[in-house]
Amino acid sequence: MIDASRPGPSRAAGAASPLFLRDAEVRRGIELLYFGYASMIRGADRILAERGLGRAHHRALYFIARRPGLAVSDLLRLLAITKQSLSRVLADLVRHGLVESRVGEEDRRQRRLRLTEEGAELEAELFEALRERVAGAYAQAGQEAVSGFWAVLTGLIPPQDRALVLSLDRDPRGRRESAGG
Amino acid sequence: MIDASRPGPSRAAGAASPLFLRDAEVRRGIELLYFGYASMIRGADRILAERGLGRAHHRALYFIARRPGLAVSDLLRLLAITKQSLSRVLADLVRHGLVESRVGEEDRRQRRLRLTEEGAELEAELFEALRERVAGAYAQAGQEAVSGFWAVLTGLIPPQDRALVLSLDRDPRGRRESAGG
DNA sequence: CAATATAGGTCAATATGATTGACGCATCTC
DNA sequence: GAGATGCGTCAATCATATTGACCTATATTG
Repeated sequence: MIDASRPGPSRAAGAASPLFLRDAEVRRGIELLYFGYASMIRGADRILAERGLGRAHHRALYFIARRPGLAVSDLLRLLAITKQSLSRVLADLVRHGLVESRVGEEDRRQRRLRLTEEGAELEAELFEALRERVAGAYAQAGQEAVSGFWAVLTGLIPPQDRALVLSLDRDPRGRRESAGG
Repeated sequence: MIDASRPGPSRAAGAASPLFLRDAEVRRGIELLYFGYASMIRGADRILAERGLGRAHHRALYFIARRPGLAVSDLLRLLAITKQSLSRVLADLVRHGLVESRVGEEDRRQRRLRLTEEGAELEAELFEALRERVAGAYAQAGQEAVSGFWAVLTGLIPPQDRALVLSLDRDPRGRRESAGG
């Protein structure tokens, strides 16, 4: 009977692969990722519930805060959901006065999204809930561990998607919204 | 106006906190965790969709594979969902012939869960999809990075939940189901 | 200018995964 | 026997997502 510690298909049991590639280590990674992610966002969930919002709203708020002035299509790419799903979420956020959309100056088909002052306040509160946990874990684990943490996670993202994720880190003031224009 | 690179509330801008605790580093962690987790499970989602199953079914299968013979209440604790939600998922899995539940030998109120042969095959296929990605990321990042990855994620989990997660690693053959009995 | 492509919004119908709170039954423990 | 526990189930509801078609406004290209 197959059990959880079986060798994977197409791999011999005690083969040459390093210790940290064995099933037990892989399962450990899967589980820590699952529970770690869930733990990280638990606090934010509580804040959202008070306002009648959900995780979908949080994700949109987060990325709009991160890249002010981004277009709807950018957000669709980041969230990897359908237009219809996003559309409801954005409508909620606009109705709550947390997000506003302006016609793009260069391309008037686009709707550039940004947080209102109230939206920025909520996003800050949500971010603070995540920051507490993440900064705590960083401090506990140490800087070198953090580098390893980033390295493994980056490796999990397929190369063709990596640029999109890493691009969030560049140009953090969303200069594009006012640059050339 | 508040933007994404603002200093957090109650912290001075260029204060003494180490570089890796700044907002930029925290945001990087949040984003890598989000996209890394999503990337990891994407492959499994495809396999599940072929069978008309969803992520909820996968999570249940995973933990049943990991701790064969676990009770419904154990699974509830791990998944942190309500009895009603789990009950539908488990009913689906039993109906598909992937999971079977037997009355507990020691405590006949319990239902001990285990995978059928077909369930074990599906779980192995799903695990393989995750394993590929995780082992690839481990290999790319190196053993030391993997330790850091674990350390940070462990730190994200609140101490009172940590034991539960780490307990998955012990007694991996699910000995309890046949030991003493 | 005409044709086509793109950005975005919206329609209707549907699926999945989750919730709350109550209730019943079998079984275990005291 | 009383009470606690493990489990299953009821009904109603919510949040998040899907597909595919269709529309408008605007941009691009021949």
